[in-house]
Amino acid sequence: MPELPEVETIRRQLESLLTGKTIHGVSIPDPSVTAPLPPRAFGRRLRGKKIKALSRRGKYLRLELDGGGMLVIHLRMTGVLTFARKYDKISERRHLRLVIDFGGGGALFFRDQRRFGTAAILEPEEIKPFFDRLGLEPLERSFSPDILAKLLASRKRPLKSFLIDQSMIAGIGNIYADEALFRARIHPLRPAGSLSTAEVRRLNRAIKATLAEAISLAGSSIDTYRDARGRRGRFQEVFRIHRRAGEPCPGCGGTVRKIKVGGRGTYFCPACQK
DNA sequence: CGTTAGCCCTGCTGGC
DNA sequence: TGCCAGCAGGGCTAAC
Repeated sequence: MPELPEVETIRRQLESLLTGKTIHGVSIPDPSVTAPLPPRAFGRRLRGKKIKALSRRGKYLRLELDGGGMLVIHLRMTGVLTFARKYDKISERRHLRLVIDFGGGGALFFRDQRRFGTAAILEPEEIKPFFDRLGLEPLERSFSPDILAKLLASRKRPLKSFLIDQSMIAGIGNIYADEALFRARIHPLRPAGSLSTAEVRRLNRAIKATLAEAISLAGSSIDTYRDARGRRGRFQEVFRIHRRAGEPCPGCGGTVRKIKVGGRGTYFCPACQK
């Protein structure tokens, strides 16, 4: 499931490939990806636009266009975004939803098995309101223990639910919430507002360290995730806790447990996480 | 306002 | 071996 580390990996890989290129053509095999905008209108608004820069906000990949608009892509559960220089090198048409063609400069292919992924075009005035709904960027310096403490204060919901709420912190999903909580040695069911100052500091550091390590390993490929070159990530090879139910905890040797929190499968060590 | 349940969707898994 | 209900979950909306 593409979360912040996966989207950031793709952003870094695509940056040099797409920046400065002009969109030549748009093909939309599955109109649900651009809905509610009809495919024709979507293509018309993109053709001729130049990619000025690639940025990321939470789990959104943002292609900044000349003229001030923006193409915003969200991969949701099973979205895969790859770049190929030669159109015909892509023989895999399975689950293909959207192709953005840069003429002789290659093409961007958006595939999505479960069809939750989206691509939207934002006008300049729509950009700020759209992203203002999102919470803090966890890898920015401004994401400090103090800021996190203020955000957690007086909230009663389970920490796990808090961490995956995109309006609080943007970019953390199910995998990295579990891994960060294990690293911080805090139980996923603890009420968000119940953490001590020391625990908030640990959680802050754990979030940053977990995300940074995952980016350094090109993200996690459990099932469908691939980077922009079509390669698997490697962070799943060093999962400490996620998807390890029944296995020994890497910290104490006890047994990793799985519970449901807010409808999400949640993995933790009852001995290490208090 | 804070929080949660249900929905979207398709492919895989597990039980019989 | 074959079948199919159930599960997976990010983000949105409705509802409490």
